[in-house]
Amino acid sequence: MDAPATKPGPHYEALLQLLRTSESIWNASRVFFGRWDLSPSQFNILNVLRDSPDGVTQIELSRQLIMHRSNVTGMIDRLEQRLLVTRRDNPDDRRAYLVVLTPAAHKLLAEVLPAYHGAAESVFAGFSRKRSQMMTGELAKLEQGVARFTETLPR
Amino acid sequence: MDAPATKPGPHYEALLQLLRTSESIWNASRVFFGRWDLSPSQFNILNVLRDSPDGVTQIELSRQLIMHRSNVTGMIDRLEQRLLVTRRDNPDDRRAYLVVLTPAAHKLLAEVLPAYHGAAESVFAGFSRKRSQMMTGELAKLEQGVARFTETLPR
DNA sequence: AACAGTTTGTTGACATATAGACAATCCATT
DNA sequence: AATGGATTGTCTATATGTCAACAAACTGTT
Repeated sequence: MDAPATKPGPHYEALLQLLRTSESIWNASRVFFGRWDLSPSQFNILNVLRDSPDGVTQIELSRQLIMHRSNVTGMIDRLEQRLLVTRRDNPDDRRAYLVVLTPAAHKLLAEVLPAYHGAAESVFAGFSRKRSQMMTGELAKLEQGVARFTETLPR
Repeated sequence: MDAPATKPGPHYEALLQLLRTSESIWNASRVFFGRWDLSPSQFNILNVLRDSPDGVTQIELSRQLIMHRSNVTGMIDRLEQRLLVTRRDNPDDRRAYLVVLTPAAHKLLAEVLPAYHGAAESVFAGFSRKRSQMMTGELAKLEQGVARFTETLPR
């Protein structure tokens, strides 16, 4: 018997395809960043810090990277051990640090970033700039849809 | 002087937006599946097993869900403890198990799946069916681009 | 100033993920 | 049948992620 339960439909298909695609990107990026002994998550942190020479608090990092506070602690611990970031005291708030990149990290990023941008170009071979812009817009709209849906979720 | 390094460009933007969107979907799904005390990864496993009444080997699961063998071991361990799956001996290969859903899992999925499909519809509110289909196509093409790129990666 | 409520970072417990090493088993060729 | 190479699942070590609880520090109100 095995009843058909429900018909998925094209929206559902798109959702699954999106998750599949992003996972394959993530996996590819793990291999890619491995050349510099970086994980994708580590790169993301460095990439955010790069735009903020004055430093960023850990809670702000957790917001921008959509991860829990407690995860940032460990990530920064390991990056600090590798001398890629420094925890600087925050004169305005003695609870919080200001995390900044070390010169070594700047040097590393100067090497990694162009390669990353180049990789993005290569992956999008066959897509026009306009098509990519369209896609960005659709995905942003979808993200809003997700946020709206999340609101409706109990608690 | 903080050189501009490289220009990101619309392809790079689209890549980042894709990762952001999929992460927000994943996080929303964690809350969503939490209603049934399931993690998204656990649901994915049950969902694959649902289509295979004869059972699936763990290596096959790892291939379909794009995760390492060793991760499947623990996932199945916990699902087995919760009486949602069973490791059945494989008469054709004494190395491998055939993992099958328990009746309890079938019952659970009968409840979860329609809700999940409904959630997908809700998230895609404002997207026409055709637009979703277009998106699926674009994402699939992008996934191929990623696969092509992965080939070029050293080791 | 004192209080209550919030925020920040850390910790501990745990789930999820990879990689490498290992034993058991399978498979192909001889 | 025997051998050698590949495959399957497990184990250990480690990274990444969540959540709840906690101390320290901040905030606003009185």
